[in-house]
Amino acid sequence: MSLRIGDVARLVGTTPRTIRYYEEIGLLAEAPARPSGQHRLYSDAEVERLREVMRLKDLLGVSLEELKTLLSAEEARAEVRAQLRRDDVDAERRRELLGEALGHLDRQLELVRHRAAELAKLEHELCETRKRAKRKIRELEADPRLVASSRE
Amino acid sequence: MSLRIGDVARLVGTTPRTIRYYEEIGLLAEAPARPSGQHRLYSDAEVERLREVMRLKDLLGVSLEELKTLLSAEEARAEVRAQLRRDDVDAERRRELLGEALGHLDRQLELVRHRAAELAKLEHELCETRKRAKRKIRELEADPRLVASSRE
DNA sequence: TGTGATCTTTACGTTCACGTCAGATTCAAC
DNA sequence: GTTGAATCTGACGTGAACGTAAAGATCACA
Repeated sequence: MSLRIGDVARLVGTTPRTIRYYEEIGLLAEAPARPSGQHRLYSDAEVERLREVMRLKDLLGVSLEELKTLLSAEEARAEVRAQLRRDDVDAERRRELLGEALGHLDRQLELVRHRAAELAKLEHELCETRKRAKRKIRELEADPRLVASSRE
Repeated sequence: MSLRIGDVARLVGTTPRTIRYYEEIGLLAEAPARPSGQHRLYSDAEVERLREVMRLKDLLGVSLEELKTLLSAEEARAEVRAQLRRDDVDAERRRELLGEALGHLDRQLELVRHRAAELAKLEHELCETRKRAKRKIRELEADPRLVASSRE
């Protein structure tokens, strides 16, 4: 149920130092009740959060600072969930929070879609280049003397 | 026809320092005939090469060192083109060069495809989350008292 | 032939994202 | 309650990818 920092690091493929660093810069929340000196303990949810952080860092190629603001979408949604469990918040406030979360989501989506499109373009180009290379090899194997006839 | 380093930097959206740095680490070829002290001059092809470098760096998220080895595919192909223009190279050597280039291309393609797939997955997840958020907002606007009935 | 803008090399500085070390502390297990 | 492994805090170190400053040289143009 509760893992220590070394186990978490092994689980997600990183180091304790990195986890502490992420906490230091506010990318991971620090447990509010932990007295200085005591060992950190992590729930499964926190491990998942870390996995998500590392995944986004890798896929989006943004700085940890940008990533922090991007991930505020999740904080907003967490707050929404928390507020939905209480009855004393008005609908106006709820709409506000949801709208905010939606905005963050849209920013993430835009970033992801743009990169996905660029990558698709690159993949296409690479495939074309590859095709040409393969064709040339086939020509070579069919008849070495025909090589000069196909210009790139 | 020939641009200076400042113009090139403006064209591709970087700085002269970065261009010199890329040359320094061997990511961009240095003109062999330039005496020390004379200004660097760039052809359109070299500008394109720089654009490609920056594009791959951004999209693949690899270090400049990895990028250098990845880009050796282009060098290999350049060498093939050069050798194809001469007649004194045997078919064996040509096949060798083409095969090498093909290997590099395959490595690039694998990298690109993997990242593209990951990004697609992420995009899908974000879309789902977004849908849920929108639905909840619609519910709120239809009837604020129904809010608690839809759990995330 | 000047002259100002741009470029040259050299070298040290900076930011990010951690690595590494030290010395003390905590924890799990015996 | 002791011991050994893991963790804690704090601090300094490091590599990658450039930024920046200095002092002089080169280039485009009048």
